[in-house]
Amino acid sequence: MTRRTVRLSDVADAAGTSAKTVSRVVNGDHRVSMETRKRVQAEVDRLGYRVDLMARSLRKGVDDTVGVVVPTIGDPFFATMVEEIEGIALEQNLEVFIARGSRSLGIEQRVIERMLARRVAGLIIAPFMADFTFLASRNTPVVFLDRHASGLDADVVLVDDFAESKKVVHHLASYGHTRIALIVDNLGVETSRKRRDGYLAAHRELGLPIDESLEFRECINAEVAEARTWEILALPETPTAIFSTRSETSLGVVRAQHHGNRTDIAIISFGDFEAADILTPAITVLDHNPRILARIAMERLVVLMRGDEVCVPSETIVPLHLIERGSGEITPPTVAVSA
Amino acid sequence: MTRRTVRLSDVADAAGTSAKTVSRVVNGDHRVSMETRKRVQAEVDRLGYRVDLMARSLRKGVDDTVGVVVPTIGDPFFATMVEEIEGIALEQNLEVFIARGSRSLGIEQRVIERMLARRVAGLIIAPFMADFTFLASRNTPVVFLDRHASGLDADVVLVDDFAESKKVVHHLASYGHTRIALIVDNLGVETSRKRRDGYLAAHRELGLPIDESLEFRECINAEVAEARTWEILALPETPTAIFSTRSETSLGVVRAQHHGNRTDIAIISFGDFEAADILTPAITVLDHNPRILARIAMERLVVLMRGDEVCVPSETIVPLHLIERGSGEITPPTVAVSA
DNA sequence: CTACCTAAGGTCAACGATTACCTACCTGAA
DNA sequence: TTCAGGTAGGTAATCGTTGACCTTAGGTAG
Repeated sequence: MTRRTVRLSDVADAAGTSAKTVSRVVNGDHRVSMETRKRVQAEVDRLGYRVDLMARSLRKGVDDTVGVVVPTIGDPFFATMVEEIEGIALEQNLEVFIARGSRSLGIEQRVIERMLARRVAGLIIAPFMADFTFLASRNTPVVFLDRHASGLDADVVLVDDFAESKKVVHHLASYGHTRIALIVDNLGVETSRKRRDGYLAAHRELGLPIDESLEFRECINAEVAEARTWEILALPETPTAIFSTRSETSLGVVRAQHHGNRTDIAIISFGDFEAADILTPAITVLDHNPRILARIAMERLVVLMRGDEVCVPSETIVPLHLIERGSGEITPPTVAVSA
Repeated sequence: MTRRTVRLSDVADAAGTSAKTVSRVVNGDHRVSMETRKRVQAEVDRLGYRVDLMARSLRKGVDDTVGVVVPTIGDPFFATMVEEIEGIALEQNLEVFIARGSRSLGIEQRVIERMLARRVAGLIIAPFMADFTFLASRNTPVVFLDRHASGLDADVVLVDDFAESKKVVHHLASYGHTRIALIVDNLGVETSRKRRDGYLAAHRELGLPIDESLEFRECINAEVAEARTWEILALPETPTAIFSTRSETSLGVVRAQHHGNRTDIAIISFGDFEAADILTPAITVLDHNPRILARIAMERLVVLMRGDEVCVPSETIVPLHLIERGSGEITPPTVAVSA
């Protein structure tokens, strides 16, 4: 059973030719006559030969793999992203390495170093917190997804967190809201920081008072967001709307709203989530679609990996649409719609 | 910038020793004096040497990687599974390959063959439809997750789909339901088949009539399930309960129920999903937890990969709990609760 | 003083495929 | 007739690391 691996030279012996010729047949090189090709192919099939990709990659200096690093894999947003990347990778005959970057400090660098040690052909990184200076000396193509990365000037595909967040606040304000709570993750994360900046900027543009007690930071997951929302509901003067800056946290907010019977408070989520359209009221969201981002990033990476064109790092911004489903169009009590 | 890779021999030259000694230092072999070790380590750090994992794996014959094949990556159930696997893999210093198995016919075999060509140290497979006979001649450790696999006698970690499904129908029946619709995927998938078998068996045990028109097959995703549910709602004699055999399809069912204002129909989902607890009514689910399954599977795989014990393939069955949230405890109209 | 052992380190080949570079042979044009 | 050029195929070196095996110096027991 445990028969030794079939090597190129085994096939060559069987076919009465050289290893190089077999290699040519296997790789579709044209310098082989029809006759020889057939004979070799027959032996390949008979012996069940498969290239040893380790050997090939060692010789070639790169491995036909892409490394994907995301903050969390379980999060539907990133899971969908990974699925899309894997699909495109398969078409390109690339294997996909996956790693999570948000476990602990320094973990991103560690998992990326390991991928580099494997000579991945390219990297797609949805950065968490690391500084990527260490990548600068390497010449592995990198595309950043969803967020800018510090320390490395590379391609990046993302959305305009600042402008999109402003849009959300303007939307809520147009329905008469002036007290809007903010649910946001750690501000060390670029996306979180920019979304908060957008929230603040919109307030200034609209001349709305900024109440710092309505800003809830460190909402790192649905549980924390839920707990913060309970605090919000217990406030003497409840805000009339909530802006949740991530779909994961939105789930926590909505959970508290439902369990606390406070679905009268408006909510808009940065990022769609499953069931958002069937809740009562249905949730208004900014449609932050991971597939589109992933597709653009992979297409870019494939170009970089081919390396035939000299590329200047580019930044692609994907515009988002606000899907109005109801929860973002609730008017505050005793206030008429102003616009 | 693009400086050539630092090799073992480069470090050796710099430290005035042999490549083998450097290798010993890097790998923590004891046959090196403290003095030499320090000198070598200093050069390793100075030159920024990293092992070339391709070369090492070629030499060793196996690569420190596990291949993970799941039907879909984006599905939160499998995404969470992958996240758990990746976490354990990192602890064990293993890299994770990810691939989707449900794209098209034969794709599972293809992606697995590719992983084998990379000499993965082990495989975790949540099988879709393939026959795995082709794996029998290899001696790569394999653990199947969530479903049995045909053609290969290997370890498997799963739930008792048959018994758990019976439990669901018994639960609904105890609330007086006699017309229970079934939302099920393609019956070629083992889990789907068994869940349906459990549904039928429970009917027989309870002496309930089996109405084939209430069985909706080929519900491969939320969209199809939603469409089928609209059909259900349009039926002259509507069923009073729905058993959705996958969390993904449950979302579709619930969507139709909500949009069609028919949340009076009971529903139980095989598998929990986000927001299931905040819908109105909240959804009763069988808590099919992917992390537990993944953890057991990985622990098993690690043992197999170490290979120190001769192992007989084992089957681990994880019991599930029914989380009663309301939607499964609705009584049918004009029927009193019987138990 | 011999025989044997251990520690520290080195040599060489091999893992399997590919690249760079040859060798024949044949064709056709000058 | 000769030489350029293409076709079919082979040879040897190499990618970077490690396993099997060897060497040397010194220590220790008998």
